[in-house]
Amino acid sequence: MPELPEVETLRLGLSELLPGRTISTVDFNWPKSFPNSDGDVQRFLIGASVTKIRRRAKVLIIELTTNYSLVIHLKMTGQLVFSSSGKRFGAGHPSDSLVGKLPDKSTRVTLGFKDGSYLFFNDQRKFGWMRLLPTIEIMNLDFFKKVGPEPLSDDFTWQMFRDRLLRRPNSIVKAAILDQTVIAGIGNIYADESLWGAKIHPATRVSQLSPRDFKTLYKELVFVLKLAIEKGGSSDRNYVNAEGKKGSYLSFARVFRREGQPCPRCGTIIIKSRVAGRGTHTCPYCQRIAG
DNA sequence: CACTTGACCTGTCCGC
DNA sequence: TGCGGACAGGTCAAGT
Repeated sequence: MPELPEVETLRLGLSELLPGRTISTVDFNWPKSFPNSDGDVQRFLIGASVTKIRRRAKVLIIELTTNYSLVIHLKMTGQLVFSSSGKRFGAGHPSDSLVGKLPDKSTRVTLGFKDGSYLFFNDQRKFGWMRLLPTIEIMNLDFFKKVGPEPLSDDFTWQMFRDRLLRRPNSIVKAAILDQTVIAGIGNIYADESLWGAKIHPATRVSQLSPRDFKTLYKELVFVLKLAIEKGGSSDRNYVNAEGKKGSYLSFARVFRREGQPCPRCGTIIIKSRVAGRGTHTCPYCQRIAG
């Protein structure tokens, strides 16, 4: 699921909801979702208050007053949903929200706060994880040492994008932009959407891209990521925001999940194939392999 | 080195 | 209806 725009939407939502709240209970409904969830972890969590929510790539970081942080990766089906009114308080919540229906059978971790509110970590497929680390150690994790630049940061330029891609000249471009060490936060949806926008076939070798291709793909990536954040992300199946509601990017999507429909640019029927081991959506007319 | 496959899991959808 | 297989937003490790 969650790619950069979904995790960023969650960060924005949780930033309005969590800071200042103090953890009072912790339930590990599925211990494997919280590696090393032993008694010590609970002791380190209870009594800690949330100070700030950060994001790096697709990882969310909830900073606590104790100089520890919760580090969370939602992988394919993870959800973080806040409820101000406790558990399963169905009445009074909008029907399009998960709040009020939680916890449920895919709830893996439940954090309770002193004021009676809760944060539920749900994850149908159990690939996601949450763990507690000293805040100063987070950036020493292998993942953070290797991860590439944030595509929406001010100092990320098209030349930087080109140079990082060119480190893998023999890779196909879709695999290269999905590689988190090349650039942070891109996943299958926004890879397909930006490649369509740049009129580049996903299986094109990086070495075959023109200077103009790099520049256009860079612009399209930044464009779709910003648009997706405005739309509250994409809810293909499971994704919901901190209030348990779906994002609306997919109603604006040009190719993703639109196989069999006309290309918005030329009218050719969008096809779905497999590229870089992933389901891939393209316009066979607009996106032809160069070289 | 780069690519593919399999693993980690549950659930849904499609064809027979 | 039931059953088997393919597939789903992500990352790892291992094999070719």
